[in-house]
Amino acid sequence: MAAKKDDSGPALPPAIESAWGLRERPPKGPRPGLSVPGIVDAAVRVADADGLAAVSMSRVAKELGAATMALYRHIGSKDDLLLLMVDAGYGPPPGPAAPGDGWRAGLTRWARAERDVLRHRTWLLHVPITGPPITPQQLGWLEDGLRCLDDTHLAAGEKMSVILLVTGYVRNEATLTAQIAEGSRAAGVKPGEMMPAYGRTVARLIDPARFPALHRVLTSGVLNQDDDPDDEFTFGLDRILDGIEALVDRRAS
Amino acid sequence: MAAKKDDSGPALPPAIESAWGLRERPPKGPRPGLSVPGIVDAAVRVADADGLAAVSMSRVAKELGAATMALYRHIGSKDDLLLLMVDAGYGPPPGPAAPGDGWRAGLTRWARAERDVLRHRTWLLHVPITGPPITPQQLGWLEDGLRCLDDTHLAAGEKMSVILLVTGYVRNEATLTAQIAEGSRAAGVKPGEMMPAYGRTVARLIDPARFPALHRVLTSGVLNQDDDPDDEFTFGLDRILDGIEALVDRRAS
DNA sequence: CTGTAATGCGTAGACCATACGCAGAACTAG
DNA sequence: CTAGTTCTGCGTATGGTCTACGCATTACAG
Repeated sequence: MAAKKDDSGPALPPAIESAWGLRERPPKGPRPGLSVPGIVDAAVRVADADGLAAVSMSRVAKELGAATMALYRHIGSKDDLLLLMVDAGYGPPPGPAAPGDGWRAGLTRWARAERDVLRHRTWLLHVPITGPPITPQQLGWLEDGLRCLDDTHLAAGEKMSVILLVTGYVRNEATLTAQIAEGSRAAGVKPGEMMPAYGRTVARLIDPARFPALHRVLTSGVLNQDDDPDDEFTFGLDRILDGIEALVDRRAS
Repeated sequence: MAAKKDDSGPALPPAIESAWGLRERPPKGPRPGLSVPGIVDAAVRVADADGLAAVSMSRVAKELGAATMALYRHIGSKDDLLLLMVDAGYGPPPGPAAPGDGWRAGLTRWARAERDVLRHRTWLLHVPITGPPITPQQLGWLEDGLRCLDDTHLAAGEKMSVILLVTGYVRNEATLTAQIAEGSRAAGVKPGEMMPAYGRTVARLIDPARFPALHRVLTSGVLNQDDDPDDEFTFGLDRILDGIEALVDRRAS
């Protein structure tokens, strides 16, 4: 009701406010033994160790030596906790590229940085995204990506679309490779044996007359050779950057 | 144990077998009142009506006038049901493109077809994907995509990567637009007012000195004009296809 | 010292998936 | 026609989830 230091417009969710450090604790009552960053850290620790499915309110509370319901004094809901976990899980953005590098080298570095994070924190891919980025680190990553395009003559909307395109690709690629790794672990197969086994299964299921193109790909044996996942990543990224480069060149005139 | 008509290799999951119609019912016992396709249809109906979160075993059973546990006679687990729901939800693939059309027109048509499906069945985006495509319709979509590249001189692995690239983009784009629509509905805002409100929120949070590139984009007002989501989709798709075209041309020599 | 406000936590409710076992139905063998 | 077999459908029960609500305790302000 009262006008504070910040004429807050349309009621920011409490979880976002705490992420930006905008919450002032009233100087009353007992000092809180738990803190929002502490809870988020504990949740991230659980996810790192046992995956996102292991992150329950009771498990996080146990990690902190607290009772389950104690957490709800600090965060509004589990969804809020997940939002903050994503922010903390991504960590700080990779920072701006060297001034001499062009936009392409910069975006490549940026994309690889995100891929590296997602490779070590595959649970980030399993968090259901509920909206556009709004937490500090997320916007920091966005900022660093946009900066790579500073020297181009793309329109503002085009820059945004390009960043969305690249980050979408990175997430997608990371999801696929994580699935392969997870599937091979679940099936007890060596990682290199996963795709060949998949190819054999599909080959047994499909009728070559009804799936001729797929059958050709399978018999070509591409799935049998286990190529470096890094090459796969680079291939797709280069295709996307080629497409962006065509646009950048057109706008350069 | 016994060698049947099909020397099945590494034990196909039962859910996959029923999707391919490989399950023969023993001619004993009472005729089943429930069937796997019937259960899947009911689950899809629930998801269409009330979203994926409403799909619980009891809700699906209620839809069929059956008891909850009756479902488990036909499907092994809820995950199996989800797998079959995805297959049914995608529906038949769009079919091969006209022979005269080039690969680019074909892939565009293919991508738009997937986007149309995902627009009407946003719950498909919320099903956690657990592995590479292995159900009939899914492989049908893959087949149709690969056929678009028949006339190119890409290597088999490259064709596969290209298809993965495009379908990944479509899913990503559909996820983002669905989030905006869902968010505006949840917040009670008009769909056209969603992105401007988001822009205002971010502008209030960030410090222009620390987020200069982001601040420039926000003040440019790109978020205020509500552009056709179709244009956004086409923009990204054209960038990707431009990148692929560069590769196709290089391989054509 | 007293009042007040915020914290931590216990209880309990409403869901969820699913393991297990039993009654009965439908078909086959004699 | 009868008996046996086998599969279906369902009821019960277990252990898990998130979270609404209320109570006792603590620590600061006056």
